[in-house]
Amino acid sequence: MLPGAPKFQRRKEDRPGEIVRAAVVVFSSKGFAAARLDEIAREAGLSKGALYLYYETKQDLFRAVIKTTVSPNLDLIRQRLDAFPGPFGALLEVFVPLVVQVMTQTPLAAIGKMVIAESRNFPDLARYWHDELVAPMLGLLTSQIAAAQARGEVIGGDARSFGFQLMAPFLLGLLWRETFVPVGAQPIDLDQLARQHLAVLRGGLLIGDGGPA
Amino acid sequence: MLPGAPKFQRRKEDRPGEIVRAAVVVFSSKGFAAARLDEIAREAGLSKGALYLYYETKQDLFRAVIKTTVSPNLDLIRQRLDAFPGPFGALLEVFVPLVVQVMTQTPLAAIGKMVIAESRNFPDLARYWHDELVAPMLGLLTSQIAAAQARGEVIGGDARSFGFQLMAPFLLGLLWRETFVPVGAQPIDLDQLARQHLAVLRGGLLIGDGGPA
DNA sequence: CCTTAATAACTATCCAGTCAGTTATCAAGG
DNA sequence: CCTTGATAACTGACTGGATAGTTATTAAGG
Repeated sequence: MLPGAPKFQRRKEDRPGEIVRAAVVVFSSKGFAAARLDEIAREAGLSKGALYLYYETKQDLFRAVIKTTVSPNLDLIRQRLDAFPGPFGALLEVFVPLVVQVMTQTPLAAIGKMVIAESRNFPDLARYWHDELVAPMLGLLTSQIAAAQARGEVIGGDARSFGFQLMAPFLLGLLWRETFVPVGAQPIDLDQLARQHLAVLRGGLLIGDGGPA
Repeated sequence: MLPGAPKFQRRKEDRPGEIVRAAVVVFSSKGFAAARLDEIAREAGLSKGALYLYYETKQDLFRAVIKTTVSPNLDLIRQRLDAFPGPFGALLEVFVPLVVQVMTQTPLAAIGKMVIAESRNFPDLARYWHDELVAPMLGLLTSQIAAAQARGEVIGGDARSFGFQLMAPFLLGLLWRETFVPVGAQPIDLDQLARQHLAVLRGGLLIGDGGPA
């Protein structure tokens, strides 16, 4: 440090955002329990004590991380899905690549893995994740599927289960990447998985287009 | 305690099994990091110190838990899958219910969730789980699918990706049950999910039987 | 009695959260 | 402009609690 240089600067406005960004980095790479507040503070260029000026507890900070990670992505997907005009087959062609993009381009997957990992120790966080992200997404999907069934575009069966089936390969991809690839597993080509998933859905879920009569 | 009754008994032979059984219970309900050795010892009817006569560390004990949980189930599935005589469609009809059974009747799912959860903190355990259970299973599945493709029973595409697709809904079911149901989510009917999964696979993955020409 | 399974009290360590003190910043007065 | 005093953002050493792993001691059992 240069002599005369100030030891720190007061930047009350910028701190919360910087802290959350640092927390995303550390939480993503360590998980909630193993993330050290000292490390987050260092990453944010602050002392640990200063963290507590902006967030009351570690959980509180994690909640803020989830909020800033979830909201924009949820809004993006909801926007595209909510009042989709075309037939369900066309929606699939849009929706699947969109999910791939969110999974590969945003910290959502890493944070999601962590929520799953820490759900026993911190059920509040899992509940928040479920209520704010998973349940709304699934509801949206379910109602779109039910509508498509009513229009005769999708085979009969429980719409919610079909929603799960639709999402399942992406969840597996997430877990594979976050859990097994780091210990030496061969990576999954998520684009290819999505392409083949679409092919199977076209043939087995949709009616017409070469699927079941 | 009755006067004259011994304070403890020496049962060197039985202890390891009893300790592992107790560890399954506690690890399953708490996760690895949050499981207290004192609690496992109490559950096993021992003092904590005695644990260390049989297992060197907490991780060592967990490794033993994984071993005893994985091996019998892996053998069961391998037995049925390995040299299945019939066509791939028939194999699916056997394999899917078998997976459902293992998922609902054994501690494999709970332990698996934990391995996923703790993979960052204990990569050794994730590696063991991958090498001993996941990779062999996936390999078996992949080779069966590739053979079926060669026989013209399954549509073209990467066999490994199809293997992932096949397993994905079960993984999702596992995670849903272990992560979100405890915080209030509506449970999944795994039997129904499996039934619909089979229906979609019949239509979209298999060739013939109403699927694509 | 003598070996050793088992106990129970102990140590060593780690870290979330606290707090007393420090210093950047700025406004008002000289 | 250059103090100077008030404010509050910030620091960093500390505490309290938790628990994996150790060890001195006891007693089961042949």
